[in-house]
Amino acid sequence: MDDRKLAILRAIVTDYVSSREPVGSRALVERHNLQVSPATVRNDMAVLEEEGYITQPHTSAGRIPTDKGYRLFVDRLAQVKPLSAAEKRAISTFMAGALDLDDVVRRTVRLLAQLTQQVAIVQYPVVSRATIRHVEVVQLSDERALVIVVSSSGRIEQRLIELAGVLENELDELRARVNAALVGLTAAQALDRLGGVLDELPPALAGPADVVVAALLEMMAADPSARVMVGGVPNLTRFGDQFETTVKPVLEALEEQVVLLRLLGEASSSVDVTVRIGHENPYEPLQSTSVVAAAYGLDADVWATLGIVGPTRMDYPSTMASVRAVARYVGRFLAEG
Amino acid sequence: MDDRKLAILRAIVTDYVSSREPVGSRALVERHNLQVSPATVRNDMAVLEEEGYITQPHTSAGRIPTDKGYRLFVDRLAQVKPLSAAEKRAISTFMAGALDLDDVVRRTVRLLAQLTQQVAIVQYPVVSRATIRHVEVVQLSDERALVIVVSSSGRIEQRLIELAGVLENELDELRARVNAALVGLTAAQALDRLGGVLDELPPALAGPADVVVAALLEMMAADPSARVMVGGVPNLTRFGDQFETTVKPVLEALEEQVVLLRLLGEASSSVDVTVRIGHENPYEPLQSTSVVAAAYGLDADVWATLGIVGPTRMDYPSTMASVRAVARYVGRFLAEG
DNA sequence: GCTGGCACTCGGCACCGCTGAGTGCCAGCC
DNA sequence: GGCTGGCACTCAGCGGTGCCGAGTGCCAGC
Repeated sequence: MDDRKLAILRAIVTDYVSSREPVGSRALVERHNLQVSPATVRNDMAVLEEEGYITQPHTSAGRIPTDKGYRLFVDRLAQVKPLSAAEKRAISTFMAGALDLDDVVRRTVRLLAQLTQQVAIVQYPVVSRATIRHVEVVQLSDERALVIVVSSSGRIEQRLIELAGVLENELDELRARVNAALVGLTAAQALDRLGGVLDELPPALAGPADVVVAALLEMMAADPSARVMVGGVPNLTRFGDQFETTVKPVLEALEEQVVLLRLLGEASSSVDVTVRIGHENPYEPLQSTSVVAAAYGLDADVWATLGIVGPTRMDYPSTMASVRAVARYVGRFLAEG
Repeated sequence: MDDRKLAILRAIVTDYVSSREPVGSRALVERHNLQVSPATVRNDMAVLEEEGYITQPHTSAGRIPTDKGYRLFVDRLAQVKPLSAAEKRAISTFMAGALDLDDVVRRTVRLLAQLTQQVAIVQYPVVSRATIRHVEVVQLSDERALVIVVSSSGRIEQRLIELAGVLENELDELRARVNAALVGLTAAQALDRLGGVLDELPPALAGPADVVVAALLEMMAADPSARVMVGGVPNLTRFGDQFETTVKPVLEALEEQVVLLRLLGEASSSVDVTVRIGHENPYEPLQSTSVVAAAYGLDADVWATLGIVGPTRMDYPSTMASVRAVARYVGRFLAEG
């Protein structure tokens, strides 16, 4: 692939992203000093089109990038755009004063949506090495109780259970024993250990313990990061006109936690920013969108993933820079507190 | 106001809601057997227009209801539509198997959105008579701890605090004292009591206790119902075309918890369903929408509010029926468990 | 007070032709 | 061989025109 053709492709992508209109050969040579005539550019464009990087919406219109074109742009042509001072400031002031884990996630979503002007998705963080700090069983009414697990990362899991006719002191003992057995373990270790706890209990406690342990097993087995928060939905306006065809499927996808988790999940393996463009996306209704995601955490210890969803026609360099910056900052923020 | 004119207004509203198109005099006499000629209907329509109940988008078009017209319809003309058997079944199966309070709210939002085909908003329930069941302080790292309050309604409040250099047994004592002082009290009572707790503590605990009590004060004072969950956003497609002008402001409003709380809050005084139509709405960007809301709870004990937002052109009778039914059901469900 | 008849209005639609942006191709030049 | 200017061609978009039909207001008559 010719240097000049690459330069032309880059110019087409940047122009189209900023103008939202197909770009023609003349506009191209005028706005970027390509040092060749429009005719030459046309020849190159014909080749680029043949190879599938750009396409014409209709004859007598300029060219727009295809998904393949954006892919090449992202992989080889995009120049890293450093964040502006204002953006850096925004990041640090935005997160200051977070009240709890929920609040951190909420602020992160807002921040990301504001920086990128896209729809932001943030997965709740989970520290796989986090250990259980405390297990609490609270009787709410004659029939119901609440099992609560607090982990060293500050995460709280709760589960409502049916628990009838248990004496106060029995509950105290059960609580003490469960705590003694589980505190300091990771979720995975606790999962192994829980069976043993049941065997060691005095028979009087067997009934209630069964229920409590069953709830704990469920809680330990459930992936605690299997939740996401979404924000910046009004930014979907950037998709332009076709509401019914383009925006509706996106809105529907955004309500499906499972879909969003899969979307982010695929990015979480890589430490750096991952970009999925249009059809590269495994989820069909989102194939007219691009997803930019990044894992966050401290060094090799990945906690979760965050990212944005937007039109394929987006400013990849700055979006990628923002996502990367927010991911890094949140990782550090959560580590330091 | 004439009986026939009322019948005509009712016919206009129902036809317009189902067809989305201005309705003319001829269509009116054909579809509803009004026993008069189109000319007569036209005369009545002219009067209705003069009085502000209906309007013409342009000359030579049919009439559409104004906000005032919808208001009259809702107040005097709407016949209560009983829920279908399928809808009733949906309500009870939807809620079965809820795991915790969050899950109840999540399911309620889904249910409401599905039944009404509108955007659903549900405020987290709060039982003012709920009492504190347990207070927990968990040290997460050398510098940070988590204060957790569990209430008898199953609600959990958490707060991250800075807490350095506290010994394990000091924390145990602090925890015990706080629990002894607060368990069994309502949030309001706890607020009064907290000052006293501080005074009774041994001086060694004063430092950490200050921080913990400050967090508790904040948590007790904060309105725990000041959170809402939103769902069914894809139903905004029902607004029809004008995306930029109509849908965007709604999307923006939906991200503002404060706005939503105010929106629901105004309905919470009344026990029955409240309807705000178009300009009746205090929040300007939502003045092209209608809000149908209802408080939920057990009898006189109101816990919170839920409702839907949709275009003024909505099927009020069935929407109101659905909102009322869901509110009643959720109230009972939460009471019984 | 209701009704049929009639003139009037006007949005929507199809049709038309023009314009201009943009292309592909080709012959000629460096 | 690659670049360039020139030229014919295509076609979306736009404004203008004319027609159709839905719907209205008004009026005279029952």
